[in-house]
Amino acid sequence: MRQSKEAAAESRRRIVTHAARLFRERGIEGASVVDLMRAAGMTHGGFYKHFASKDELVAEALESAFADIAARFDAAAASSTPRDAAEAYVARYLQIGHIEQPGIGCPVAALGGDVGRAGPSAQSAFEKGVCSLTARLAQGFFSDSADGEKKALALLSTLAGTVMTARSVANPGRREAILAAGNETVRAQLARA
Amino acid sequence: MRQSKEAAAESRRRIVTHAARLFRERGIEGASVVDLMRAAGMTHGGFYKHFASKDELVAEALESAFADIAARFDAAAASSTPRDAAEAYVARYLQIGHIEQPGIGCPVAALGGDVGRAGPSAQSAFEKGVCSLTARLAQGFFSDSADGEKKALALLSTLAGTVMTARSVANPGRREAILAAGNETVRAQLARA
DNA sequence: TGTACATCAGTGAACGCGCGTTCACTGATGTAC
DNA sequence: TGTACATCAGTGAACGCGCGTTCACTGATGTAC
Repeated sequence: MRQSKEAAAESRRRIVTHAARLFRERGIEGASVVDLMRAAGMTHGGFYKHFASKDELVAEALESAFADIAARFDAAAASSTPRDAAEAYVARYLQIGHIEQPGIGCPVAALGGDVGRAGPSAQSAFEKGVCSLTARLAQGFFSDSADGEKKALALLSTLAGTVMTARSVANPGRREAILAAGNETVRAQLARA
Repeated sequence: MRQSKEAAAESRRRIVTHAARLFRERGIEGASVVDLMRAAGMTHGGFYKHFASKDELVAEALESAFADIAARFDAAAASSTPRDAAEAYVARYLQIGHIEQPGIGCPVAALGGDVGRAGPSAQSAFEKGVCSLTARLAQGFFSDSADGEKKALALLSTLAGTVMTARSVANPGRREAILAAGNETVRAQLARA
């Protein structure tokens, strides 16, 4: 049965949102079209009414994941300062909750490895997202530095590496040790600003 | 046709070695049993004469990848000093060649994300490998520090995060920027030692 | 040392299954008169 | 404003394909006498 334009657009948005979460939870190849459509409350046949291929959705879901982060970042910056927003972002990044909930966490930590082996459309969307994130970190922490973007890239690499490594081990104590160790590195990176 | 014990053992070793490379190049799910056996110069049917399942090979291939690194590390330490071996390891880690050749590079950077979603046998093997690597980094850089293991965990997280992030973007200039930025973080981490 | 036989590494066809994608169909929505 | 018809979002069966795994078979290796 045909849906109204509004309902169809809402369906599309729902697919992208759930894909952004499931890809981060299960990996790009670990979340199938059937899974994604079921999560969005539909059957798989309708998928190609909205997207030309799974690849197209992957790119859009990555954009959506980074856009969510940027929006929350900007909202926090607007209600306090860019610096406070960046501080809060980093503080949340290195908490155990982020390790345990990849679906609503950083796409770099969750999917950086996958995207390194993915197609050009996914890599392109990902690269834009990395830039949008580092731009905000640079503005928050290194706005008076000539190479603020570079420092922000280093900060993001440290953050993502810490969370990815913590997730790769099962032992809770070692996870905490990796998070604590990463936190010290990050503090030093910020102190140099 | 039956193979001699030595030939069979050699076949097994060949499968593990090629798996250790292909998993790092294509991801754990991206390298199929057919691919792995073909790379080892055999047909897929013989796989289960050597391994109970693909999972079993995954764990063994991860062990092998980390064992290779440990062996090269120890050889370098023996012919110079643990410190020089660790310095050389880090210097190689952050070169563009490492980005371009994941198959012979660090398993943490290549497969950390995959292992975070993998089964317990893979995670267990991976965790042992991470410990063997951080133990060597700690001995090389932080042998006089009480929390040398922690500092080494932070160092490994930074290294792996830098290489993973660099691989996730396609633009060569940005790759170099990420590597250069990561190098500065690492230098600061080592200077604090 | 030579012979007869059991073992088993490796082959290649076959298995069920889930994947991404296609397609005929349904029926409410949107449009033209 | 009411009616007839085209559109198209969503359904569910079906497609070919590659996956991990199984199995009957082959024939050289290893073993027992």
